[in-house]
Amino acid sequence: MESKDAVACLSALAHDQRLAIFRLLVKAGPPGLPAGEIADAVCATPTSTSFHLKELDRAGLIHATRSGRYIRYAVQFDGMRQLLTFLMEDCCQGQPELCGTAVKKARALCKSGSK
Amino acid sequence: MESKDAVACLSALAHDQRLAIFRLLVKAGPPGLPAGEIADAVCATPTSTSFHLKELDRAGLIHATRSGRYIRYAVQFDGMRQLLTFLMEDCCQGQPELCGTAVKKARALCKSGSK
DNA sequence: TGCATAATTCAATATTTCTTGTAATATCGT
DNA sequence: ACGATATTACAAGAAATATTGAATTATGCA
Repeated sequence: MESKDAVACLSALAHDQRLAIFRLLVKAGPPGLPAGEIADAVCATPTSTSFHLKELDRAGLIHATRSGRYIRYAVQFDGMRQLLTFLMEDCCQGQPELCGTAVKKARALCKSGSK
Repeated sequence: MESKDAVACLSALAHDQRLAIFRLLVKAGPPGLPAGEIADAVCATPTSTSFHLKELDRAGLIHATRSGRYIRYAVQFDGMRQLLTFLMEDCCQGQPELCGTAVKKARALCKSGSK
């Protein structure tokens, strides 16, 4: 991942409503959710939700698939993985001991599967 | 960390020059670098660099300390740790198997202490 | 004190991003 | 084919961010 891709991802996540959408989709998992349900969940208009979904999609953090009349959105885990890896790379560069806590903690969270 | 704090961090990092500054400071480690050197390194004017440094500072990702005539900036590792933890929380929520790869990979990078 | 250096603050402009409402497209059920 | 639903696309105005240059503050040194 290059700097400009990372900036695109970070910009996409750097918005209250989009971060909420993203977290919602992470919780929803692979099957994702239709745009309408997402709009309801974050209390936003269809137009505005559609705009934000497109932003997240452009950044490669989510993807859309049509299912009948609905368009379902789901997290693109690979995009997120790349972003985290990019940030971790920076974090650890040269002095792993400094970020050790962060990574260990994150890993613990992951294993327990909850917050 | 709350959503608004995460948005502040993500916004701060979501800018080419600021991301470059941040990475530079991560490499520089705890002693950090004076604002002037940072400006030179990213080829930016003092004014613009100062503006961006303030943004990163406000988000809690770096901090400033005066050292004589110079003002040194260094990464605030705790701020970064909180952001990563916040993102990981989301990532793992309910289905640890999905982000396992990301975390394992990040950890490997960390252990080897290189890119 | 007075001058030079390091960095910030301020104010105006330019640029980007967000929001809102309206119109358009696609699909389903009858 | 027609009407209803789900969603996106477009356009205009509003709001937030970024850039620039000039002025200001703080420090060190002679």
